[in-house]
Amino acid sequence: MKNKKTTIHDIAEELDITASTVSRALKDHPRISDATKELVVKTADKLDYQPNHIAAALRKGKSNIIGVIIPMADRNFFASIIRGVEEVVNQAGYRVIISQSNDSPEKEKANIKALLESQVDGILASYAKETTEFSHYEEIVNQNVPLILFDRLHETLESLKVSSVVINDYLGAYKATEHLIEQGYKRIAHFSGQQHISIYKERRRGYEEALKRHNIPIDESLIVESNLKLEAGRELGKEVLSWDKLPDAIFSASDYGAVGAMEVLKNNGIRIPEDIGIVGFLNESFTSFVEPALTTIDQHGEKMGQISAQKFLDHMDGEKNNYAPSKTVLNPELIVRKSSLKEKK
Amino acid sequence: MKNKKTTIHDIAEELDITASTVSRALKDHPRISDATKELVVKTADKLDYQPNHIAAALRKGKSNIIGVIIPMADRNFFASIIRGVEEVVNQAGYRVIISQSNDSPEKEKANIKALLESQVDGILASYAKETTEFSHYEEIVNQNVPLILFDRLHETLESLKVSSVVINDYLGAYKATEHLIEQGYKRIAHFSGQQHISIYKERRRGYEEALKRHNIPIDESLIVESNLKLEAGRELGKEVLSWDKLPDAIFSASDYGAVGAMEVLKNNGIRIPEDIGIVGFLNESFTSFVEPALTTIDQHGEKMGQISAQKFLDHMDGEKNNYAPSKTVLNPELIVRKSSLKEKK
DNA sequence: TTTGTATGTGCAATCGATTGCGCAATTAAG
DNA sequence: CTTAATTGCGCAATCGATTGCACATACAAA
Repeated sequence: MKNKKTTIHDIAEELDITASTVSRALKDHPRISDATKELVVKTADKLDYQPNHIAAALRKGKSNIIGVIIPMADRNFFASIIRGVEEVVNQAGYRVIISQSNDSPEKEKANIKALLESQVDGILASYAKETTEFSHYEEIVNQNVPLILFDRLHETLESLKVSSVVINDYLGAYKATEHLIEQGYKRIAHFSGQQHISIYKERRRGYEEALKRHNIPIDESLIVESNLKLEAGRELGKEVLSWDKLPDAIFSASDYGAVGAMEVLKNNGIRIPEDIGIVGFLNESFTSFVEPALTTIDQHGEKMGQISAQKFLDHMDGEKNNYAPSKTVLNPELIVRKSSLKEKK
Repeated sequence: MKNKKTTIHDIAEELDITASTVSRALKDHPRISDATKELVVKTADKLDYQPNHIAAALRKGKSNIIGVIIPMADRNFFASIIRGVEEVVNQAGYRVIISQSNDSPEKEKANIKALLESQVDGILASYAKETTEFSHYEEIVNQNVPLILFDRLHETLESLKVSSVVINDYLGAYKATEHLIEQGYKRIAHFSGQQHISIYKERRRGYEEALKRHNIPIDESLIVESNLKLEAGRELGKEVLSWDKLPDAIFSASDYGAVGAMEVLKNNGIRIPEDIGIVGFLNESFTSFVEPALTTIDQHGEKMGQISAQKFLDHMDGEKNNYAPSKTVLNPELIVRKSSLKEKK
């Protein structure tokens, strides 16, 4: 019922030439006459020829596929990254394979293995939170497969000398905190994340530095650590309420934590931003809808994806000559909304 | 500097046997002695052997890769679907290539072509809104590549006799509307989407049917059509305010439209749910955060992805014997939140 | 001992496209 | 009218793994 797929050999036979010539004609090789090219193209069309990328990939040792490893796809930020990556690499003829680690080191390891076996031409990755041992990443580098890291970075990974794209978490936190200070808040609490993850460490550093610069003493009791999920935010909200003296502002290292706390605080009669100002981090889509709209830090996910992809392409171009890994640090953007506007104009 | 990758031939040479035997040993072929198998595995390990899927794919005519086409990755619902698909097919040894159409028929066409050329073993797709001509989908079927449609369906596509997974939009809308009626709302407006897209047509039908069943006359002037984006919702909010007589409830076929309108209404002193009750559709993550939290319809994206993936696997299994395409209709779930709770307990 | 059935491997073709090298034929240069 | 350069195309190997078929040895049944 289904006739076999047509190959360059079928075209060759039809025209009484060889497959080599067909192959060259289709690729517009200069040593093939225009007449032949035209004939080949026409016949290919007639026979519904469809190139088999797998065969080409095998022969050329290049699959034109790249792998992207993210913790999870249904998180706005990572989804935006995928979008950005796709836009750029598709243009250059690459396809994208997505793998999710779910923040599990085992899945991450398995994913990398599978991608490598699939002969991907490169891997863009954001490592799983729980990963502490990075030999599977070394393996990528050892196999000479371009590796680009985005969003999350780790000392061990940095020593791999690969390109990376991250945002300046320190600066984002600094901007956020400074904004609160400028709005007249003084007793600013900080919802922080696990300190072994650099982004959270950096955000905390930015927070502390902003306080220092403005001569506000750092009060350790105002800094609390959690996984920063929505539920954790609610817990923290309750915790804050139990404090002897309430803070007059909160800078949360994640929007979820901020929104969770906001909910609890509001339910307990605390007015935002009058009583307590709140700033989040991530610019999740919902932050503009919550009441009051949440001031936050935008990470430019799509752009991060685009730049990561571009670095990969540069790597491929520079292969022959030389390619020096580079680290790009994006500047996050403070998005001011109602939740932190104490001063009324 | 980089030693060539090791192949089964290298292993064969090392052990003075042939590549055939190595290949079989690695696949645990029954005709290979345990002794040899052990030797092969050990040597493979020693030489850091890594199978080349591309070579296997070429020979076997099976890439173990499937393509997923979605309108856009940075939409919560589609991201969830990807997550669900991945979970299921990874288990079965497949990888997933994502392509986004951005709702453009041209990109969709190009994506399908590229996926086919990549020799994917199957394609799961949600077609682009603007697509009106479906020959590229027919092409998939003609090439005997399993095609599973999810979320969006179209008459022409249904005639292709492929499997599909959709939600019962009619029922979702019916539930939403009935819920409003039960809450005591009587003058219920409907924010509808483009009627040539079946999901919007179905939602409207559900809305109308619920009214009928409850003996509420359908008032065409209460039904407005838009693209249902956030901005459109704001516009509609304004439009509603200009009506002679305000509705006492709104059922929006999309959360964005609902939230946009809610914002405008609130800003104009309208109380929700006291003055106007609102129900959305999609259960976007932000709906639980907005003030008041939005009652909406959940579409079970992850489950939809899982089922689609399972259908694909079934298709592959049934290939030899027989495979009958099936259509699964998921029942959406009404998530009741504050925005529609007129009755106070 | 003879015939028969497992058991363990090797041979060689194959999947489809690519590419270095070689050889004619055509054209340009001297 | 040679010699040299250019143009156009075919030959055959190659990428790495898979697999139908053949073949030899071993062991069992008769």
